[in-house]
Formats: sequence, C-alpha cells, structure tokens
Amino acid sequence: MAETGIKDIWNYAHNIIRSSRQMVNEGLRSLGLGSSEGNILLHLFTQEHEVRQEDIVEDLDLSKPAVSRALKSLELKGFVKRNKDSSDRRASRILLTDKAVQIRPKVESVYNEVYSIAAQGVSGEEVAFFINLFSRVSDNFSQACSAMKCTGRQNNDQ
Amino acid sequence: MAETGIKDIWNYAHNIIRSSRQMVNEGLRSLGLGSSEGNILLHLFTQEHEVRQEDIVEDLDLSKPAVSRALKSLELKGFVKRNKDSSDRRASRILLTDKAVQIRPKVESVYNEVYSIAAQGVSGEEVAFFINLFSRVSDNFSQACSAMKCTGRQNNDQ
DNA sequence: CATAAATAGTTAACATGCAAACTATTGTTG
DNA sequence: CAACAATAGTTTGCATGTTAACTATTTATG
Repeated sequence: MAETGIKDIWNYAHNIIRSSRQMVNEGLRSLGLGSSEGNILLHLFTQEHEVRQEDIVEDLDLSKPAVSRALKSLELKGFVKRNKDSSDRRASRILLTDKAVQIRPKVESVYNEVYSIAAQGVSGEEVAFFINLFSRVSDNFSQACSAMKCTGRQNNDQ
Repeated sequence: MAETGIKDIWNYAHNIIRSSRQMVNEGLRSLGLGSSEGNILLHLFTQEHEVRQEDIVEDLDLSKPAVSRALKSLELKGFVKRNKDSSDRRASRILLTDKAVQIRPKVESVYNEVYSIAAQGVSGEEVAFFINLFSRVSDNFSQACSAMKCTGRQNNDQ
C-alpha cells in the first residue's frame, strides 16, 4: 500500500519543481537569463576554487550536454569565459566575468525569494525531518536506478 | 536561513522525478511507450466515467498541448480512440482500445514497482508526515505563483 | 613505447514540459 | 438574433532535460 501516498508525493514534487522554475524564470527574465543558466551561475558564485565543467555536472547532478549547452549560452551572453586548462587540455576552466559579478546580488535575491516562499510556515525542525526522509527516498531511487541499468548518469557519488 | 535545506529539497525532488521517470521509461520501453503516455494510460485505467482531454489536463495537472500530443501518439499507436462528443463537438471523448486493456497489467506493474521502491524503509507514519509537509510547501508555491502573475496554469483547483 | 582504456566536452536526435496564438464550437447578452 | 465571451483542442516555437555517438586528450598496461 501507500501507493496513493507516493503518487501524491510525485505530484507535489512536480508542482514544486515547476512552480519554482517558473518563479526563477520570471525573476531572471530582465537579465536575459533562463533557469538553467541561473542555476549554474548561482552555483559558480559560491565556488572558491577553479571550476571545470565536469565539476558542475557532478555538483548540480546534470548531464554533460545540459551543462555544455548552458555554459555555451552563458559565454555567448558574456557572463562566463571558458579557458582551456593548460595542464589538462581536455578540460575547460570556467571563469565568471565582471558582468556576472555585477548581477550576482540580483540573481541571489531571486533564488532567496523562492527559498523563502518554500519555507513559509515550515519550522526548521520540520525541514530537517523532511530532508532526512526525502534523502532516503531519493537514495532508494538512486540505488534502484543503478541496480537496473537505468542507462545514464546516477548520483551514486556519496 | 534554512535556504540550504530548501536547496537540498529541490535537488532531491529533481532526483526523484528523474529517477522515477527513467524507471518508468525503462519498464515501458518494450511496449513502445514513454512515460508521458504511460502516465496518461495509468490514469485512464482507473477512470469509470467518460473522459475528455480537459479532464486529463485537470487531473494530471498538465498543459493542454502536453496532453494533446501524448494522446495523439497513443492514438497513432492504437491504445486510445478519440471520438467527437456529439453533445459538445469541441470536446473529444477518450476511449481505451482492447490493445490498451491487454497491456494494463504490465503498465500497472511498472508503476507499482516504482512506488514500492520509493517506499522502501519508509513507515506509513512517515509517509503521512511527508505528504502533509510536502503539500504545504507545494501550496506555498501554488499561491505565490498565482500571486505574482507567474504566467500560465496554476493548480488553484482546491 | 604502443596500444587500449578512461576522461572532458561537444554534437545530434529525441522526450517532455510550457506559453502564445490559433480554430472551432458553445454560451451569453444587449 | 448578432456580437462578444468562454471553452476544448491543436499548432508552433522554445526551454530544458536525456542518451548515444563522436573528438581530443590523458592515463594505464602489456
């Protein structure tokens, strides 16, 4: 049993992802950015060390083509620069441009607003419980998905 | 605060949706069906009354074009028939074919497996808590999303 | 060292979602 | 009843994600 419950969860997850993406898109529109680009920028803002594309693939749990495409677009729009790594010429080092640094506050505020909306009326304790449970369900899927040869990328990084 | 937690939730939701979709796709591949078609078939299997496309849009919280496209494909593959409603000739009545009825057990078993994987090691009590919290977060987004004119469809149906 | 395997990224083809604009039909209202 | 509004579906164009197959480079191994 509990199938109905799980189905509900699926619907809620769907709604959360869609709504938050819409909100991010709305907030970033004036900057000429989409949510896929925003997600990557937001991540880059907080990285201290040199970042290669592969790092983004790992950290954001995206496919290589998704990252490749978003970075290409970000470079075209002048927000990042991709330099060949001199010590490993297969890899690209991703650098933020001044233009990107200038919009950082705006980008972060868009995401912070989304987070604060999500957390409305939810206590810190509940969030912790939620995350614990959520991570277990998520892990169930990751394991099952790599057990069957669920083709591509799995996040069995932990 | 709690932003980090919310970000984690976002990632988990992402992973769950992707993994479960991959699993469904994997399970339905031999039937020549994708997850979008499977989701709709699964829904149709349990409907007692006449179903119009608009009902599917409501119930599964999808856009009209998404439903239109999936049903077109299902009709092409011989799993559903769309008849013009005689009393409202704008509407289509969706009917399952024998071919669809024959694959029903297989389709349902694919989804049941996904549900059982999700629920591994999670108690019924936890599921209830989870759903409660999840629905509140989801509602936060729905409301915020319709407050700002987050353009399109909102599920403010409740 | 030469060849085989692994790794970083790209490209192409496709799946699935959305919004906007459209057609066709039905309902409403002055 | 005529004109306008609402509703059901479709089409188009795009955003974002995936896998598979490719190139280029680096590492490993017989």
